[in-house]
Amino acid sequence: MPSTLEEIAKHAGVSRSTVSRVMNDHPNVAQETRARVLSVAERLKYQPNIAARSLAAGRTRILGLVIPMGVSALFTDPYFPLLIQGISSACSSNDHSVMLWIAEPEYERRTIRQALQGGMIDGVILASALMDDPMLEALRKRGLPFILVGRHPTDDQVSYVDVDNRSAARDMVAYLIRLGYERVATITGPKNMIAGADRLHGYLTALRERRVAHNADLIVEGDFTEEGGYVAMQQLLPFAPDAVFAASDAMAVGALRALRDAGKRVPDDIAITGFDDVPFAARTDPPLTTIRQPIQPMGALAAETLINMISHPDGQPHRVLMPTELIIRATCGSNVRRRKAVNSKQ
Amino acid sequence: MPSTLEEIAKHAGVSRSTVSRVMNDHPNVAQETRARVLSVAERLKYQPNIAARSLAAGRTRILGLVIPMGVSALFTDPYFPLLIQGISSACSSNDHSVMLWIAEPEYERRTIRQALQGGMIDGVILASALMDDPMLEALRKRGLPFILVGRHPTDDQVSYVDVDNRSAARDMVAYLIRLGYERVATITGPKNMIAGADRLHGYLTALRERRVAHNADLIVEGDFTEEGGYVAMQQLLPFAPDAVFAASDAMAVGALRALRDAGKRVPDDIAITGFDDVPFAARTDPPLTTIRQPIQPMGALAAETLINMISHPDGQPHRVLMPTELIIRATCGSNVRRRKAVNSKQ
DNA sequence: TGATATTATGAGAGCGCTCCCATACATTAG
DNA sequence: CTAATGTATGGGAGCGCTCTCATAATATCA
Repeated sequence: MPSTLEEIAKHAGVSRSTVSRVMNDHPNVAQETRARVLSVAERLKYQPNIAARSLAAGRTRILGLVIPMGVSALFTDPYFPLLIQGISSACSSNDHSVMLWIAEPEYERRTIRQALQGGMIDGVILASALMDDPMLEALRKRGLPFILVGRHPTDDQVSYVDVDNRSAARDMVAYLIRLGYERVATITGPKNMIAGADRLHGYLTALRERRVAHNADLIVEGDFTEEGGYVAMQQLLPFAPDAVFAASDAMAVGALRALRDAGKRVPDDIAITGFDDVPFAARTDPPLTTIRQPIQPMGALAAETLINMISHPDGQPHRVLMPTELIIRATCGSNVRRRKAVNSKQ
Repeated sequence: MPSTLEEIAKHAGVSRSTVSRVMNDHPNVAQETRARVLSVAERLKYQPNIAARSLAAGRTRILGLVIPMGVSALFTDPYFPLLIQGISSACSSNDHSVMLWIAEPEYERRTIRQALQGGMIDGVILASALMDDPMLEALRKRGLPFILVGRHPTDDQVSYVDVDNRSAARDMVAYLIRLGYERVATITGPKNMIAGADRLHGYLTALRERRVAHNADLIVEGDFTEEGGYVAMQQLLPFAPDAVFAASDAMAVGALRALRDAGKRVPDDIAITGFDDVPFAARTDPPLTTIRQPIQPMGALAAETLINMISHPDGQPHRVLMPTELIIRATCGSNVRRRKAVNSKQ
């Protein structure tokens, strides 16, 4: 059933080499020959055998996508599906395929190694690697092109695509301060994840720029989950923040729930903001002010960059931070009026 | 860097054939020879070249996972991540890899075709295909082994793994009736998805078995999303159901929101149940009674079954329905007391 | 003990493709 | 007009592996 180059060649009255040239868009083929070959190929439904092509060319046109699954919390929101969609669609456009590994610790050893070493893959996209991921070192040793989704904090030789978490967080907190909030707290992500660290950094920068004294009581570590946000909000409550910047929507939702349980009204008593703009953020009660990140484009860019690195291995690291968008909904009003009301009560 | 069979052979003082036998666990190799070859392979960090192996053996040990992306609604909940995790881990255990395609209509044509035809793949897992997916026909024509996640309603020659949606829905509705609810409504999934149809079927079966008259006003079609659930609940409200079986947790959450907006209390005024047991279901207000499905095991089973079909192509379709679990939380109480209270008021 | 089966190994032919090189012919330059 | 350059094609080696077949060595049986 699956026809070969040789067959096409015979039917078209040319050599295998010529057919190969046609299939690979080489320049030196006569117009007429090319047309004839193409029509035969079409007729016989020719599809090049990938394995043979890979073996001969030393390139598979397959990208590996590795998702370390220590962070199963991330599977709660649509981050990975969107990222995968972006990667997948960019690959398709560039005539590549995606191979997927959910890197549970045990498998990391066997199958992935095998695939990487076995030349099954031309490059790797490493999604949300932990800062000290051993896979990084393995990849570098192997000399395989790779790119991170999520920047690497220390190693400036590694390529990555990330969202500009610092700026985004800074803008959000600056926005809260501009609204008149004076005790802006934050629920951070886990310390060992760079996104969490960067968002905290942005929070601190905003405070500094606005000359607001920074208060350790108003910073509580969360874990990006709803439950974590709930607990963190409870810890925050005694310190009477008037606004809370949660480093993820999931945590913001948890905070909202804690507030409801504590009988606080949002945004009248306290403002809440999130990060991510997951679909559900538009339907919380009240709808959540948050930051939208271009997850899908980021995935696409990662794939495109990697493909580019594979074809032009100049060794230069590619590093990109993508911009975010502040989505204003209903979880924070102007605080000025409220403060007046509070004052007049006294 | 990447060593070859030939090298190992030279170092071990045997022929390429013998090394190949050792690497593939063929029986007829002397103990001592095997040990020697293995130690050399280990020392030189030998990894077989996948492309070469595939070309020669005509098998790639790669499974394709195709996810049709018309149903982007499904990307909202963690269904696919879990499914992928199950598939990926089963593949790893069986020394296979997973290639992923998000089948947006345009790509379906190009890359996937290429991969399937190009022999890049030994078999395909087709996740939540629509009933009339053209890919089905293409796969069959190509003679490539494949398996569906989600049963096929009409074609009994195709292999699939699914959850027993009918039984699960029937059990849930029977449970509601047993609790004393008398006007049990349902918010269904979209008609063209078999899971939706099956859950409706289960609902109807339960009514019939309990000899409850079936009322068309109490059946509203949703689309598996939160928003759809909200709208459907609003449509249901005038017909005064005392319990609602939503065919997905997302829709149940939407229904909950509609109820809150309408000033109804759950479960005092009305009971709500969902389907899926997404993580968030445990943290709705009140926590949602729902049905848990073994998504990850289902993915794993699909992969294992497919691998089995590839090695033993007997042509027999494999069909499995996996059991679900009723998770009782707080969105439906006993209705007996409530009815008494209502009656005494009159 | 000779015939037969079993086990251990090597030789070699591909799998279907890419890519380098050789060739043939057409074009241009000196 | 000869030499150099460019264009279109074919030939063939070889990518690293699997697998059949041949061969040699050893074990089994009447």
